[in-house]
Amino acid sequence: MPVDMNLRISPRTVQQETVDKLRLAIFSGLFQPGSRLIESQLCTQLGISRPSLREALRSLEAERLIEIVPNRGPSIPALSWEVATAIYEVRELLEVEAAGRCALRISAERLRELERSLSAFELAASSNDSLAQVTTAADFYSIILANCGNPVLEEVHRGLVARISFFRGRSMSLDGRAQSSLTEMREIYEAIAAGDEKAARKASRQHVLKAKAAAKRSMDSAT
Amino acid sequence: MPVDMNLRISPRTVQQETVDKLRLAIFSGLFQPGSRLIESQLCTQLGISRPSLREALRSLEAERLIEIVPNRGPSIPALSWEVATAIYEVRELLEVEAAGRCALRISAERLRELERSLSAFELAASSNDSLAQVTTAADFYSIILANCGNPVLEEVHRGLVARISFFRGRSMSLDGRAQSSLTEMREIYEAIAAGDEKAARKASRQHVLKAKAAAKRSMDSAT
DNA sequence: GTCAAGCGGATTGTCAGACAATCTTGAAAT
DNA sequence: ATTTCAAGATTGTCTGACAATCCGCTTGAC
Repeated sequence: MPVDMNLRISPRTVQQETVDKLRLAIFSGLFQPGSRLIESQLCTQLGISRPSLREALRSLEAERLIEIVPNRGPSIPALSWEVATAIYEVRELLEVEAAGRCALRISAERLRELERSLSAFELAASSNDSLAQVTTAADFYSIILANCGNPVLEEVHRGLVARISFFRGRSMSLDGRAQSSLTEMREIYEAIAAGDEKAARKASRQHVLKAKAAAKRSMDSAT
Repeated sequence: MPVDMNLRISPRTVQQETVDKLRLAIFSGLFQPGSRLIESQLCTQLGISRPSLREALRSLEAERLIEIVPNRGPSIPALSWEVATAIYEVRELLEVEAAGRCALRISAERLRELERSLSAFELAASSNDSLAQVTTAADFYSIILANCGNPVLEEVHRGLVARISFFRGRSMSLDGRAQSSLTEMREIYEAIAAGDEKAARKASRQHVLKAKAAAKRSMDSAT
């Protein structure tokens, strides 16, 4: 009997790889908000055909990472502060709930994982690598969302966070934001570790509110 | 000066129409859960080309209305009760929040609209037209979500409700469900009309919980 | 000089056809 | 009954094409 029974890696299609590449490109801010994406350019850059690219673009459109206007084609939407506020509000709703549930149900093993990710963020926070800060912080939330016992909550949250990725790099590099973020996240961790639902909810709410405020500051200070 | 200035209807593309048609077909239960969708068949039935169809399918995949497995193609996902529960829980979170906000901020004009939609549901509830019941009830929620002041909340909610459309027809035709639904909705309406946030939240939560219970009953009674 | 009309290039929307890779099904063999 | 294998069906992807639409620029009228 083969060793890798049932572990078959589902073959990665061109479209999936393309979606991942483009998503990453968008996250890393490679495209300016408002700028148009030219299909033929992307095709040659990615080395794929137009139908494949267009399928990938439709996926990204449904995720709201790009906009496609008929006869104008795809572009990076400019995120207004109004919409960003709306996203932060829903994110608060979801993340607070997830933290509360997590406090009640996380396993010891996963809790250690959460602790490790907090340490990773601590390390990143003391450096000046804002990319590392963003990714380690994202890992921390991911673990909480993955252990709240509701996969839909997790999925919706991931979609929302993706849409405000634009801000996260900027606000993390604000003066002292990484350090205060660390304090807030540690509070969340402590509450979850203690199995204190109410405290976890409170700390989580506080964290999202401060993240929102930081995002606003970073937006105002930018042009 | 032309009369219709600025009212330009953005041209509907084949892909948009296809997405709408397929979405409607899925809502109306035309496809059995678990059944596969054959691209070539759909192309001839819809009278479109395969690239256009595949773009539409990618959009629906991102909405989680269909699944696309590499080398197996698109199919209607079988909604497990586990996932359905998760959806109802998040829906509760969102809908309660929306009802509460709506109570605080809805305009008099929109309130009358809400009242009219309640009347429409009342009429449908006394009939046996379960399709009319579902659509009028959906209108009622839509108005609440559209007036909660958070477009993202509305958007996410719509996506979730779409995924459980499968249940809504079934549970509405349960014995007495339409009537008790009417009572619950009337309570929500009264609370919003009175501007009572707390009551609106409570009534809304009650309503979602009962809808979930009804869905579970309808699922158990089915095979 | 300013503004409108119109022209041309660029880009998208959509289609047709093709072919290899993969899955599924059913028959054959043990 | 179970396994093996081959034929058919289906998907993943590409190439090439063409009409419709949009955008910028020139041109011409006032």
